[in-house]
Amino acid sequence: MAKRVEPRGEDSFEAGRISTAFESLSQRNTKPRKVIAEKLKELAEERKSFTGDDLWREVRRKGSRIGRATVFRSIEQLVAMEVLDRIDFSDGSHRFFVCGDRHHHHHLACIHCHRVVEFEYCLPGAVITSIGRQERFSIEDHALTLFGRCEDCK
Amino acid sequence: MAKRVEPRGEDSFEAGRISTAFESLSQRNTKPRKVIAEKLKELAEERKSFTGDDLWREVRRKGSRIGRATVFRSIEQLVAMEVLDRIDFSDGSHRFFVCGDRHHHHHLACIHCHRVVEFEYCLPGAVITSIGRQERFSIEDHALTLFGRCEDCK
DNA sequence: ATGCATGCAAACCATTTGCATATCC
DNA sequence: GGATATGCAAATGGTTTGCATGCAT
Repeated sequence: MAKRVEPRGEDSFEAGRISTAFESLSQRNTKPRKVIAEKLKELAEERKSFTGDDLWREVRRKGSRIGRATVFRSIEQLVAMEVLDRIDFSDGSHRFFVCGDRHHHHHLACIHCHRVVEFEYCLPGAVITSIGRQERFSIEDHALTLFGRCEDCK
Repeated sequence: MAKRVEPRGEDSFEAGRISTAFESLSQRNTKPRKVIAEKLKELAEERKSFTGDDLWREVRRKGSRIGRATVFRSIEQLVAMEVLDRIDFSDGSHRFFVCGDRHHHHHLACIHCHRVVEFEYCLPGAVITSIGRQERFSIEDHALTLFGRCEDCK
């Protein structure tokens, strides 16, 4: 399993964003948060998604005596801030990943290595309103995810 | 919360399908399965989605001494047979519902009462292959769900 | 010093599993 | 009668909570 890294830009596309997110969470810049932010930067560059437990384990391996709760609490906050996004797989499992794109987008996930990439395409607005009208729903949100195999996993 | 029923056809669109599904599961036509099938028919007509526990409770209320495991085992089997489908909400919860449409389709769910309806629209094949090619993924599946409020819950 | 953030362990919740027993054909 | 399905209760897995303590500001 080649762990080929595909950096998203010259200097890791999200370099500042994650720590900035943590900063804006509060005025406290703690050691656990630094460690988590660092690990997330790595994962972002690899485009790897992870479970809460994955992240905890990885961060633990880095030495820190960080608790599970801290990791889960961080994830929750970062998801709320839209720094992390969550993807649901059809087998019922779900994972998180660093979401680089500030504007509306959807995801394409590798069912084998769990790499996640973003794409711009979205349903035509006319389609959405039309479906809503037909079913007499007011549409407020939507989710679109493609599943497949990435280059390395084909 | 008006529980207005919108039957999907003259004689409950899925009348036969659920029991047929159970029949084809095996040669055993047991009492618990009959009770579950009956409850599912009701839920199908109301287009209501439910959690595993919901279904267990409902079926229990009907008198039977049915166990949780039996209900969950039935759900698992019916999902595998595509009689039930599963929908993931953005808050991380998920529910099941009787899926009436045999051919490819997607779902529109009410975020308030959890009613689920199906619609035919799907992404143009060209779009899917184009995204796949661009990201170098081979696309195998996709999920599209719209969220909103149904007529009664607006 | 003050209070937010943390670690730990226990609690939680939905679901799954093991197993002896009941039930269908 | 024999296999399959069931009920129960215990186990599980992933996540959350309570709380005393630690650490950043």
